Amino acid sequence: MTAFNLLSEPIRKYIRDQKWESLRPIQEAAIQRIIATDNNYVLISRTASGKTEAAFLPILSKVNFKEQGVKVLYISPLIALINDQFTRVEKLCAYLDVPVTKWHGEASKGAKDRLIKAPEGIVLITPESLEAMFVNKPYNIHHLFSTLDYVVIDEIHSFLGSDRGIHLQSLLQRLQKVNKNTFSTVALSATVSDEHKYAELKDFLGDPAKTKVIRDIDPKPITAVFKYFEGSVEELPLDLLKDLYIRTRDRKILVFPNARGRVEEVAVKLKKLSEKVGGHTNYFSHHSSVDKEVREYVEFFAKKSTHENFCISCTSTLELGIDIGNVDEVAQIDATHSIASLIQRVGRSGRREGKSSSLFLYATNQWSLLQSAACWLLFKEHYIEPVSINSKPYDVLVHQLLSIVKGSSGITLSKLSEEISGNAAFKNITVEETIEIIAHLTAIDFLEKLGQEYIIGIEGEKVVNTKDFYTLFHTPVFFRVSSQGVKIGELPLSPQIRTDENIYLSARIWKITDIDYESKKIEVMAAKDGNKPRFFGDAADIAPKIRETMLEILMSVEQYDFLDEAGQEAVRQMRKKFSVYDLKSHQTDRPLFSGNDKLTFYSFTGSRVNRTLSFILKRMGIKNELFENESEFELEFSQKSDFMSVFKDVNLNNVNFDHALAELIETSPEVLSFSKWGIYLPVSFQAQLLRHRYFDFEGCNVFLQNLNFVENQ
DNA sequence: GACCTGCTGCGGAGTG
Repeated sequence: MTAFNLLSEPIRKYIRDQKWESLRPIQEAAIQRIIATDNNYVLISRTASGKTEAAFLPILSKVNFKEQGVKVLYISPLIALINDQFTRVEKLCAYLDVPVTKWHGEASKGAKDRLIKAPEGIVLITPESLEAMFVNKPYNIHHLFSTLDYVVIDEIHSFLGSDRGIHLQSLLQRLQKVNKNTFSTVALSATVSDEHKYAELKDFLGDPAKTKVIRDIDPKPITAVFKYFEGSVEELPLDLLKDLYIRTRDRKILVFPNARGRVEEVAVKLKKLSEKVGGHTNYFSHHSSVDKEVREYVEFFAKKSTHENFCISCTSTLELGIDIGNVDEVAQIDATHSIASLIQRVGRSGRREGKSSSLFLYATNQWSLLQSAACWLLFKEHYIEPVSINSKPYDVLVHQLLSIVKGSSGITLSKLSEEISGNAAFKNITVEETIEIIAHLTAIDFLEKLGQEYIIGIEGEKVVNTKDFYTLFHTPVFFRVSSQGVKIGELPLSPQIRTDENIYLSARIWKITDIDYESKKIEVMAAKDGNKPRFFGDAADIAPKIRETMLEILMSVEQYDFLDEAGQEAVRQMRKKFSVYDLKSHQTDRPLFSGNDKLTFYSFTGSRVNRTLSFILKRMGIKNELFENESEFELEFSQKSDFMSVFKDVNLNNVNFDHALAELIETSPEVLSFSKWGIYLPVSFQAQLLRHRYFDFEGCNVFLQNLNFVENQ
């Protein structure tokens, strides 16, 4: 039987009314399987290939909504995505008379109250709203979500390998526990590495044996053009902006300049160029520090512009599936930090069926060009970096312990540790470890033992009862920027923020007229000229494979026709620089340059291995400075022989890690800043957290074992 | 130089 005939009549009517000529391959496959089995499924296919329908058409055909209670729970990483999907799912559900309810921090309270009065249909929710319900209204979890047939997780790759993902995994396990029957899960994803046969994905859904992957790898025609304009970190080269302007003049285009300050620089300067020659003025910026309403307007403008051109300069805020309609082209300024990110960005253009995507890759320095070219080559090989899973998420455990205790009105130690040991998100954490952490939380008054039961302690109340409790991630404090009551965005307090200073924000130029340190507000007025704003952040980690490919490019003699003349020349220069080494293998051989009074070592490996290596070298008394963008170590040795005699003892077995890590935490506690909840752990567990999340000792060990220094000739 | 993500409950004012 064809997939279409397996669907219920109302759903078939919906499809006929949409005038779809056929079902997409991923939909065909998903319908056949979801209707016939109770397996969990992960649907992998590119953006705008009908994944949402691939999940909902069969689920809506199969589920009996006449029964009491909510039957389908859809979980999304973004509010904006919930709002988009709500419109689509509601239209579909109108054919079945099934109600759909949005449940997130900005959703209507009235609609939530109506659902509580009559729990039914489909609910769209964020992990944090689900967490809030577990903590504050645990009875509502039972009341609303104990009759689930299906859980749908959108954009699951955005959760994979992150603390937020482990959090969600834990919530799903807790949700399953209150359900009368086992619910099935359907997860949707655009980009996931298959290096470990999707083991991380299958684990995530809790039941690997019952979890199947359906993948549609329909390669999309895509052309790339590289353009090299050497420039400074401070400002983009004018020639680059002029070249980019020509791209934006008569197209709908997204530009990804990697950093918020640069996003503003691009938007403001392109708009100025356009104004000068009388071009369109639809230049926008879109990133986390642009006011939410302004961002929504930009998304709305892009979606409704069928004939009007526009240019949105943006960060990863426009990487995920928010519907902004069709875009003709994507421009990337300097290298992406991952292939996964490149795939998402490329997927933003030519979304219309049969239309090919175009990609413009600009680079402003040689190393960035090299990284960009490596990402492009790997992209063409369909490579995606594997996600790194934290097998010992002690910090998420702290958070979930507090959540469980708060959600119960007193819980015994055995019941509490049983909740954790039965939760697959914490399967690699032993009962003894859990009990030790509970004891520590009690010692620091986060928990309190009352008779046989644990409740939230005095210090614990302070964190559990704030709205900041529901997330696993930190949020920095920013000053809100507005002009005469109109909200524009927000900025971090930096030396740059002074009265009379002129800055870019939301693609416009402003003069700061007043700063209110008390209420954290900045008042501005329109101005004619200024500077890009400064934000502070961490650079994302680069995968070892990207760095290896960069070395492979340097060792090769191939002429890449995707590079422009300046790019060809830049690659020639870099190859010349590295031609003094007789490199034979990009996997093991690494250049060691001895010149003046220092040695330079190019490791060409991932950020976490570099970080670990730098740490180990320092522990063993080898002073070094790491330049991550070049994957380069400067070593304080003038003679290679001196260095080698010390280096031969560099071995992971020669370092007492527990001691070294504890000392690191004591001397520089800021290394733990990546973990919001890790600060409440005993020091020995914090050391473990560093070991598994911040460093990569296993990877570094393999790197050292294979390492073959090659000296310049 | 360096990404992103989300948010309860309650009180009080304003609106239909």
